[in-house]
Amino acid sequence: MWEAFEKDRASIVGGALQALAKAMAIYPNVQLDKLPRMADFTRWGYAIAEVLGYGGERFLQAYRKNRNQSNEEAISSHPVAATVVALMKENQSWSGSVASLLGELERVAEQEKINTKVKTFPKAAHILSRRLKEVKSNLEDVGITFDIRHAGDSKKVSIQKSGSNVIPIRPQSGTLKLTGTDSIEVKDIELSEDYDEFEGW
DNA sequence: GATGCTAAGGTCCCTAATCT
DNA sequence: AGATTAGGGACCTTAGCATC
Repeated sequence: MWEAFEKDRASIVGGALQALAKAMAIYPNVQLDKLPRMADFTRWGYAIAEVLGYGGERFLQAYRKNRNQSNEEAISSHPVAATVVALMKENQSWSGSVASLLGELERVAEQEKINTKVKTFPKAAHILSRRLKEVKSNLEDVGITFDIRHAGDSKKVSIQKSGSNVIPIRPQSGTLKLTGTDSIEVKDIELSEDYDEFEGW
């Protein structure tokens, strides 16, 4: 394999540099309406996809799809995020102290059969606020925003749901289907996607 | 089995806001 | 001004895991 690689190495590196040079030329003209996090990466990805002939729009679609998948997995595997999502299925907004939120999340977790015995489920309010900050951006991506601020003698959490794009809680096991390979058993996710050159970006 | 590393939780102390 | 309350940050401890 390395022999074949060494044989083609010059062409591979040359091609990559040519693509990069072309992408650098059009990069200043790449203007996107809405830039997600990693905005610079998105612009470069768009420019490179354009010069490689795939089309920037196709890159954007694939990148968006991949980000959504990653986000859903992150939320599903995080007990606090999953419970907040479950809580906001019932409510358009929620507010109260961090301690009362912890109690509410324990109630919802029990209702939704989410395991609160795992180590990552907070047992104290200040641990909960840490956990919330960890998943703030993931929750924002599914339309849930929150704000923690001083109000009276306690910290008040205000959670808002925008739109109706709150994702469902995923099952605890499933099957990952890969094109061209046998299906493999995985934990926590179920994916079945058409092949796409940008998959995994 | 011993050792080292890493991540998470618990404890202590500090801060901010409110009450008396 | 001091006491009280709730939450955050820093530090320490502990459990789980990998490596030898």
